[in-house]
Amino acid sequence: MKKRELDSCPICHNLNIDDEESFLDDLKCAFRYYEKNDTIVLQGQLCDALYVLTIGKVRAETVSENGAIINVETVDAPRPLAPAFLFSDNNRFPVNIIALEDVEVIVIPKSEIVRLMMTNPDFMQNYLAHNANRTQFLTSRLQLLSIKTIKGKLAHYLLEMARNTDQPFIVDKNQSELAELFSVARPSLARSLSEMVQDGIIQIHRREFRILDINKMKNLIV
Amino acid sequence: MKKRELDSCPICHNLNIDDEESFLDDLKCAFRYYEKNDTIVLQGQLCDALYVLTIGKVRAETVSENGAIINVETVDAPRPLAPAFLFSDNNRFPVNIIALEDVEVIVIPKSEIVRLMMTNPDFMQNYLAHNANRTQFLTSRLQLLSIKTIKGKLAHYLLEMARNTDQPFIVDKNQSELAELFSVARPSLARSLSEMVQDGIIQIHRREFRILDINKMKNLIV
DNA sequence: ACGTACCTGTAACAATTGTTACAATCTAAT
DNA sequence: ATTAGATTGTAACAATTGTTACAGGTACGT
Repeated sequence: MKKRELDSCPICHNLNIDDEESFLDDLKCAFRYYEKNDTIVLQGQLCDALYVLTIGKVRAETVSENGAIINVETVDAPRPLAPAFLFSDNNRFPVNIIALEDVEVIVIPKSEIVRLMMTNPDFMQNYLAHNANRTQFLTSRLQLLSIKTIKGKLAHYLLEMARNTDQPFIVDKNQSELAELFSVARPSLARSLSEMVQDGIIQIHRREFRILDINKMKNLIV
Repeated sequence: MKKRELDSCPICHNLNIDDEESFLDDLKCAFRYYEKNDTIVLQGQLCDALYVLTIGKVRAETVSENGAIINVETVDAPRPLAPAFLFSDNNRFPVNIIALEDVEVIVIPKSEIVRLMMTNPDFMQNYLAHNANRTQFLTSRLQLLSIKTIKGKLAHYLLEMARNTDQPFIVDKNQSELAELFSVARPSLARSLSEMVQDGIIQIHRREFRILDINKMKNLIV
């Protein structure tokens, strides 16, 4: 593994220099290469090694029991794939992972990961931090989805983006992306937005938003 | 810390006996006791130590910006409280934690946790496994909530409970609890259930369910 | 057996969201 | 500048879900 790749990986960056040589020397790992549309991991497959996506882009999809694709997520290198599942009691991949372009994956056996953690505190904390951040992401996503109305979701989302100021701010998603994030239909989202504008709660110009009435906004979150 | 408490804690059980003495001897930790309705942790509070709930029961609640309580979860001892957030970049508690009865909490500084992990592989793997299981739980919860229709959620849930058999099975939640899990209103859930019965997809007698048409069931999950 | 509290079934109506379709506007490449 | 493609606004109507209310069923303690 080259140093460049090492540094760019979220669980391998900022490691103590002294450790880095021994870190690299003995690491047992396999390099795998895939082409577009290759299947890298099959849903349900045993997960006994860490898959680190170092080059390229993949799609992670959940397939329901009748074959319909429920959930899709695109993952860009560099990132570990499903690092939490390596240590879970039910250690099987929850998704299919498919190459969207030419891809390099480094496969590191679980035993090696454990060894690295035991010998390198920085690596261990990186790993923990990465999983922790993932948990936080999932928690906030769950909180968003458990708000029942579209306006409630918008209020929650926009208040976070605005950070308690009444200054205008730019939202980095278009309506379609927002609708997907909220798991609602795009025209419904547009309707809710225009109703909030009519009610004098917000102002919108393209992707620039401004909160006019913070209290009404907060009351939308039930 | 007594051995009994140690064993019952999900991140401390099954530790190597040899290590156990040294594990206990040097552990710097504080015991804290709370009465009913005491606040143990305030949302937003810095999280630089692991809080292990060893005795009692607590409520974890998310409070929205207008003061309304959005999300509630009850946690029984023994369990660590928000163990993932100890290592996250934004290491603040995401919830208020309030004692529901007399409670004992052991507070272990982050540095101690790191030391334990570095010296005790079993402890480290327990910790990782616990966080991983939590991630899995959140992932499946998220998957459930992102299904848009009540019947779809029911199908997903019931198919998992039935485990691909056509044998009757008991659901361990009543309709109100199911409705809360799905984040829908109870009468709406009842209506969906009775429509599924009318359509010959399932049979219900109290909490005993039976799947009559697996294919129709699977097609409900979009 | 009786009453109480809880759970379930159901109905009428309101509110919200989805669907589909199309026009208007913006963006970026030629 | 022009055009193709993406994004946004909007409308009519369908479908789903929420709300409220009440009746009947069940479990449980007295």
